[in-house]
Amino acid sequence: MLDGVDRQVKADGAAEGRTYTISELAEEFGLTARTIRFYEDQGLLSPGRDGQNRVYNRRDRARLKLICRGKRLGFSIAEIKDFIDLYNVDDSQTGQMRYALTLGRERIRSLEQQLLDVQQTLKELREIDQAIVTHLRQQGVDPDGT
Amino acid sequence: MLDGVDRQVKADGAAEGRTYTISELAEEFGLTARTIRFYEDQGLLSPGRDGQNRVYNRRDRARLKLICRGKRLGFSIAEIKDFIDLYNVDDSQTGQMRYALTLGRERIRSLEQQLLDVQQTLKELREIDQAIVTHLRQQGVDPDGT
DNA sequence: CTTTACCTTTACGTAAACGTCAAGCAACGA
DNA sequence: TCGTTGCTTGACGTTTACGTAAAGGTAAAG
Repeated sequence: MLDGVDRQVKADGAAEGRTYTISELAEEFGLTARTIRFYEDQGLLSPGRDGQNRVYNRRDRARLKLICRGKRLGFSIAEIKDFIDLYNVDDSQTGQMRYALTLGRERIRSLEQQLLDVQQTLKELREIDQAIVTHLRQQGVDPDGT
Repeated sequence: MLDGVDRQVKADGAAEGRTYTISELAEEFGLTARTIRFYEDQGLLSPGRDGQNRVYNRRDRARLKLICRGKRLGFSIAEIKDFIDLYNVDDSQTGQMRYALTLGRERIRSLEQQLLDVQQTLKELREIDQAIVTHLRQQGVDPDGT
């Protein structure tokens, strides 16, 4: 799991690399602390604790990154939860793996549709953009100026 | 606007091709009539009327199709409204056209990001799928059987 | 010791996007 | 004429995804 030399080992000897506070992650990902706690409530995160304070490690941070991407893709929190679980299938449980397989394939199909939608929409928007630029030029207006 | 011979011209002589009832469109796009009326409330549609009943033509239907695609892409109704307006820039209003230009370009940037997200996620999901398939095969299980 | 800066939990508020009645008009078949 | 079917307009309910206080713990700085 660990890649190369692991610096910044904390005094507790956990050897998990550097850690993050909730506001550091909030800042980094453009969220509020409230939002991150909410994701935890919903079972998307389970950071460690230092006393009563939450402590996030690299894995937590990677999860949060996945969550943000899921959000950008328009998935609900429940869907993102399922999604994250796909990354966490441990060996030795073939039953759950087969479930993950069908779930993942549904997700793949839906994303393939979304890919088509995005490409189609981008194509249309670029055509519109070109048409407007051309039209404005014909009017003697500089499309990109003030 | 009209492509080729236009059959099914209605008795009112509008020559707009065939029309649709609200429930026909609801059926076709997998929505409820309530939802379609809601979109109208929000200014996304403005169908004609036959007495008190709504009558949708081909343009209305095309708009609804755009709305559905926007929804699949995770856009809010307000965003979809702006988006549809991009398709409706009539000539002769350069001011609004320049606004449409910047708006459209923002939309393009956001969709380009989304394209990357989708591609990245698809890649990861396919890798996971392959890993699970391989693993199940090693266990002597047929991944696609029952 | 107090202020400042974060962190915490608990809990109520809210905007978006509809769902779900309720009550009623209009046309059509029996 | 009655009943059914489909459409209509309200109006209130619901879920999701947080926002926004309220009230308090803790640790370093002044």
